[in-house]
Amino acid sequence: MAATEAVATSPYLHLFRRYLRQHGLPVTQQREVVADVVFSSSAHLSVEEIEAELKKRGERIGKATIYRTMEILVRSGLVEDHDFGDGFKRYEHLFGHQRGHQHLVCTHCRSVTEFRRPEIQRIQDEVARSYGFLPARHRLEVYGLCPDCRANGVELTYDGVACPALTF
Amino acid sequence: MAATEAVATSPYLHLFRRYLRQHGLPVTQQREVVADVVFSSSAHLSVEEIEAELKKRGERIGKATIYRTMEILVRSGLVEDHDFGDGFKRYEHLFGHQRGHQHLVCTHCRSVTEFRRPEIQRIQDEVARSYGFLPARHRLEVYGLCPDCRANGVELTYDGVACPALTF
DNA sequence: GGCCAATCAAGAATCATTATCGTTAGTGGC
DNA sequence: GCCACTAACGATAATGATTCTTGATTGGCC
Repeated sequence: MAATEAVATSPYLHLFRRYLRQHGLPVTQQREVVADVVFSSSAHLSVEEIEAELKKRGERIGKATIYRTMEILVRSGLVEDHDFGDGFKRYEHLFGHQRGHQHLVCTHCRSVTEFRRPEIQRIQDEVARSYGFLPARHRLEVYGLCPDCRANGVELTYDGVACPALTF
Repeated sequence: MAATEAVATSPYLHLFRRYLRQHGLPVTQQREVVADVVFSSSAHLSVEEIEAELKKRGERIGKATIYRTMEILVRSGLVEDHDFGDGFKRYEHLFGHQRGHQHLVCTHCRSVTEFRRPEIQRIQDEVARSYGFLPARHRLEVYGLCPDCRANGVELTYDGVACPALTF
């Protein structure tokens, strides 16, 4: 194994290492490599995509280890998981992203775009207060068609009941 | 089978029947009963809960049929599905609920409360326009502790990195 | 009332995710 | 820096939600 393998690529890895140490968890090579893959991408990665990237790097890491590492990363607060309705989770690290950003999801090509509207935080707090909730976090997703798909002539279809009488 | 079984309980069932007919889909007893269970509840039901309610009514309907019927109901626009992070979907009919309502989810007891903030719709439209998206729908969930759990002394815990230096 | 296509129930199959288990590798103490 | 201990690793089996397959059944239409 090439002595000091170039594993420490991401400048954020040390935060993860510190988290592991402070929680009495071993800092293993596998955890570092998986975290580095996630920290090095600005996409919303699925476990399958993480696995593919690891393979591309020549790493042979079991899928269970990827899942276990993602669990720790999410718990650490360095990474967030999302379910955009694909049937599996996607992960994104929170560096270089603003706290409290939200997502636009294209229902056709499944691309994800981020946006930020600071008033959402205020709305969360107001709503929570009026219901006696103690808010921890929120999640706003807007589904629709991205500019590319629109340009390609894709259209939104609605197949449901047309019921103008009911204003639900 | 008691001749004209009391299946037509829900006043909304006829909309579903019409949807089925207009789309050339047979109106089967199973579909009616499943739809009636969903229309008769104001909760956010899981497939398992629907199955239990059917059993309570003495109906013996296969789980696959429930899934297929829910798929049609969602496509019809009469029912919405949600993933509140339980690992399975929940369904709610849209009658008696305002269009565009959102959810408060208790992370401890998993209860769900609805709220409505009309400005979310406006935010969706503004954000979509500024990104060239064609918006179809959105989803806002606020996670936290409900009043009951708070009263019972449950507390929010954060186990992640404490990193005041980084303003992400 | 009867034909035909579509649905049904039951269970097998699938897909993402989690648990198991024997092996391997960090860690903390010396 | 070496050792023993504990926890993580990889491979694979298991799980749980959902979907597919099959032969039997039923709604829709004439």
